[in-house]
Amino acid sequence: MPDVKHFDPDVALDQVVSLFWEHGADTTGVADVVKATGLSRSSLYATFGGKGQLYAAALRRYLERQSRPVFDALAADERGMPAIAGFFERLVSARCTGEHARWGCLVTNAHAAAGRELPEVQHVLAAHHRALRSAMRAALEAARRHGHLRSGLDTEASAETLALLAYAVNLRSRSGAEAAELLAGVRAVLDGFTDVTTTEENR
Amino acid sequence: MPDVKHFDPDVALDQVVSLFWEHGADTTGVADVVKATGLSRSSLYATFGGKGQLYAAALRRYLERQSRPVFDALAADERGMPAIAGFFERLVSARCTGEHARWGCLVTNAHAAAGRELPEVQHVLAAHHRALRSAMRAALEAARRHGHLRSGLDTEASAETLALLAYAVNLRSRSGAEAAELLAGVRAVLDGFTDVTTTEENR
DNA sequence: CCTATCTTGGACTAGTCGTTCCAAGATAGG
DNA sequence: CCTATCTTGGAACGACTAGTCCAAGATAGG
Repeated sequence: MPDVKHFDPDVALDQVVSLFWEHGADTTGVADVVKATGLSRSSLYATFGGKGQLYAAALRRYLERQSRPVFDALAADERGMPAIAGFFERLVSARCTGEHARWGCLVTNAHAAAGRELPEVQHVLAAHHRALRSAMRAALEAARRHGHLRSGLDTEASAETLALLAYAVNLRSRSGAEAAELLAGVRAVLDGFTDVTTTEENR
Repeated sequence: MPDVKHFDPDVALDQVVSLFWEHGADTTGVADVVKATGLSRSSLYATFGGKGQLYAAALRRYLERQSRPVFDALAADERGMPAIAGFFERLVSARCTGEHARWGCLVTNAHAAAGRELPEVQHVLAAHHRALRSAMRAALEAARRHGHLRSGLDTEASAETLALLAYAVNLRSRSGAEAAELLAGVRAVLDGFTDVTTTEENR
């Protein structure tokens, strides 16, 4: 058997995700990737292909490692409205403070960036949206079972609303929006979705 | 008096706005600007300065010529909820069909693009957000005077919500989101804000 | 140990980036 | 018409871009 890779493609891809996530894919050059990963250009191109494929791979990785676990936890959370409120509180907190403060979301950022028309990228954006919205729908259905929801509320449309709201939090937080401002905007939506007769215990 | 400009800086800047708006500022080179405007590099740099200043000028121009008139009309509209619903219907329509379909919003796109940390750019983003939210607040206050609003609704927080929603529509539409999907998401929020006892006449 | 086969470092290419510069051209007051 | 002053076209700049290529190095089956 011939030579084998002298590095772990998995950890390299994680480093690339961080690079593209923080600084934007457009403004990150292959030279930056080489410096950050410690790989040579040869290994990089042999393993991932060109920059476009590397970007698509980073998007897929972000969706699976960053987004998916959170979406799955939300979808499995049976608490109803408190689960949704908790999701947004954690989201705002992660976007405004800590290690990834002001980085936004790699997938959200991809909506405005170049390469959004590439089939591979479009597929990830669509998959991300489906996963986010269906997690929201599941959480809303749990809320409905608890009687938390206003009567006549359209679950499908409301799930879309909450997904849109998450994108907006990701976007605005990247440009320095204050956490309190974002949380107030989220709270107003959740209040509008909540059954007025059983509001108290869900705050 | 010496020589005067052989072109109109105003129409040139409008052409630059279109370029940055459609294709993104990061991926649009000075060569593209030269080609689109017909100007020479000399005239461009003498009139607007470097690419960064040109981008900032384009952002300001977009805010004043594209956003501001719509925001002002919304703020002055006394109809209440129908005014807000109309704003979003026109927004979704403009983002998904017609001349600027799938272009998104230049200011919204700027949130994810490079140069968002430049003071001049940040100032435009902040001004845009203030203008959008205060127009939403004015429209909500009109809605309150008409008795359209749910009792206990926080006008300031709800204005922030509607602003966030507009950003999300701009962002998602750029990546091909369907108009019906976006409208449903908007409708769910407006329904949540509306007084249930006087819902019928506002649809 | 040998060798076929893959990986690696890094030089290299062709093109593009934003920016500068200057001679030639245009303008309008005197 | 003359000339001071600005504008304009376009050549040129160094730095950077994504991507290619090959000799040297590493690996593990035979």
